[in-house]
Amino acid sequence: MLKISRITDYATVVMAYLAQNPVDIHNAKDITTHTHIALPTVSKILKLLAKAELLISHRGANGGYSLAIEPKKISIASIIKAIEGDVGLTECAHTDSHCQIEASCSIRGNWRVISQIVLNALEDISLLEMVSPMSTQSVSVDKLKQALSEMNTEQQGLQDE
Amino acid sequence: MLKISRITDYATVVMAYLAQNPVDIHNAKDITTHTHIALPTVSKILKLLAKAELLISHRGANGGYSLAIEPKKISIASIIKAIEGDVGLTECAHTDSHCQIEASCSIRGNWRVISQIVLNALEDISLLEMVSPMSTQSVSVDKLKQALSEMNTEQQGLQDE
DNA sequence: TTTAAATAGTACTATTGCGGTCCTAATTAT
DNA sequence: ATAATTAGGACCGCAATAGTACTATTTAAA
Repeated sequence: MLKISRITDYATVVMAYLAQNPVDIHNAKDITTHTHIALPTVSKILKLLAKAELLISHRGANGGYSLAIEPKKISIASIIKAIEGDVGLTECAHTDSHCQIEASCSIRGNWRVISQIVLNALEDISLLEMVSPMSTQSVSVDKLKQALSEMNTEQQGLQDE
Repeated sequence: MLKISRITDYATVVMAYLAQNPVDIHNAKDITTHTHIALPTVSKILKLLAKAELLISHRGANGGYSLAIEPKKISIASIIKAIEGDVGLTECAHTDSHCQIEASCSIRGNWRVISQIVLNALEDISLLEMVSPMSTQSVSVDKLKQALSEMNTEQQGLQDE
């Protein structure tokens, strides 16, 4: 477990397909044919992606969807967020919801930090890298290192709350 | 979303509590009192953690559970694994199960890499760090960098499959 | 030796979430 | 006008999960 939802998984497949022709407009039927994901499901996913402004929708006849920005600038994290909303490993990591054990729970803040770390890893992977066979070198260690140190600074403030 | 399960979340709370007195034996009732997690749930969690050899169980009167190894050597990843089994972000990332779109899915391998990255981040955080107020410096960038480069080597082989 | 206090193991239920489908508008090219 | 699309919901059924309960086993202590 620790899974992303199936729909999110499919969303990355759809995005990957669109990224192959970043300029073209594809309608839902076309995408179904090429990805082998059921039409209603594809349709649902496309709506969510459009709402999150990762795709531009073209209504009416000859309509369809096209990428809103270049594949290089679309992170895996942004796709996950588009489908699943805000990401946090635990309930309290991303909302102010109060779980029952809250009072005695000493590790809230830490889960937030961990969620951030995971999220940063995901922010750091672009759709472009996802389409091309990913030799792990493309996940630049330097980029990750930088992202992490940036996060440290941010979190410093967070701890002070 | 992208959540660990509630039980897993609780498991970290339980482990964190035990880590406060790494030598002592605590029974389920005691842990319930201090964590405010329902007794049957605590009991269930403890059994799973013991099965995964993160805890040692002491049966009979005056029995209970104690940490099997020192908090420093227990990773968050190991706790998650104890409760949820093998971790992978997508279905195909950790099993050989065949999803319907497999044939046209070009991104299988990449999800595996990403899962690895997330897992590494989680392996790198110890229970000890979880108990102490976590300033993100404690998540050593160097350690992460090293873990990542080790992973690169492993994955190199994986890609060749 | 008996009793009480624990864990081990397993089975069960209820509920929530999610995947997936479908229907009715609104929009737009031809 | 018409046909092809997306927009936006509503809806259902299954599966996974949380949480509970029950019985057997083990062990300390009276």
